[in-house]
Amino acid sequence: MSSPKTFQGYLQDKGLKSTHQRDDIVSYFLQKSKHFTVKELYREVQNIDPKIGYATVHRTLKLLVDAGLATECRFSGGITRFESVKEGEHHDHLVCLKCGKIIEFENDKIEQLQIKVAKEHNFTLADHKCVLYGYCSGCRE
Amino acid sequence: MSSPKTFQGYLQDKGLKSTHQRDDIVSYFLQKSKHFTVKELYREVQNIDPKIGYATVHRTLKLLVDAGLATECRFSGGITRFESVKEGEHHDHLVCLKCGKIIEFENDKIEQLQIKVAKEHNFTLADHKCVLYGYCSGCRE
DNA sequence: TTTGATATTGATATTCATTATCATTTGTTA
DNA sequence: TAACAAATGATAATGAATATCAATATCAAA
Repeated sequence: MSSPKTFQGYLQDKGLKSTHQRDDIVSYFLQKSKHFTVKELYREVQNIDPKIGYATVHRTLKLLVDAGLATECRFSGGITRFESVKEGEHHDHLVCLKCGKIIEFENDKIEQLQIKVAKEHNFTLADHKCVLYGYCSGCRE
Repeated sequence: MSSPKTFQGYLQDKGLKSTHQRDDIVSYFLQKSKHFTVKELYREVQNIDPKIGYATVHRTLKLLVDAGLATECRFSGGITRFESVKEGEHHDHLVCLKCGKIIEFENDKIEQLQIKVAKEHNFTLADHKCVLYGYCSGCRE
């Protein structure tokens, strides 16, 4: 819930331990800027250390979310994807319904309007997700 | 995928059959304007006809989506909710993270900006979902 | 260092929503 | 009404997310 800058800082704040599994998973995840499913990250991390278990990958991703270093995205099909978050940054997504391509976009005007809408309904805004579904130039019929 | 005005019309267009189960489920669903999970609708429809099965409720909701008379919403927790759609109308949602209250809102400016964003990225927009998470006036700490 | 309390790991089991299967029943058309 | 195709409902299968638990690793304090 807090937002320290590093995963190590988060572990310390929470009294959690630093392990080589966590280090491997986190550094690989943060280095690649991809929208990982647990399974995808698990498979790729296997190349670094084949002994790392699926559950550990899943748990570590949850820790990253709690640390404010990742967010969960559910675009369609009920599969959760995790993406890394840069300090103070927010973006939304365009998703191609055919090829699955994911494009990130930022739009301050939309953000401002969302804040306004929340205010009008007497809501304290905590988070917001905006997903546009469509067809990319390559997949258009 | 097409958008006829009635469920009966949809069934005819698709060569599907009209059954009393479908009638019961659809008329109950459309009459209540709620964000139903399959389980919730199943339980409530049991009061009308206890013989209706879970699978039929699920299948009928999927038909309603295909008919353009309902949409699926996934707010959090991986549970799919279905809500009825009025002709030519679109709205987005404000969700309270504490009590789960769901408020619908419409904002043309946001819609217009979304269309613009899609165009800028050379996307043909098919659908869009915007969810604001926060705390309603009653749940604010 | 070594110890000991405590957290973590990894294999596996469990949960739960969604979807598929299939024998039986029902609706529709000729 | 008969014949065929589709729908139903019970149940099984699927698959992602989470829980369990014995074995192991981490880290602060002695």
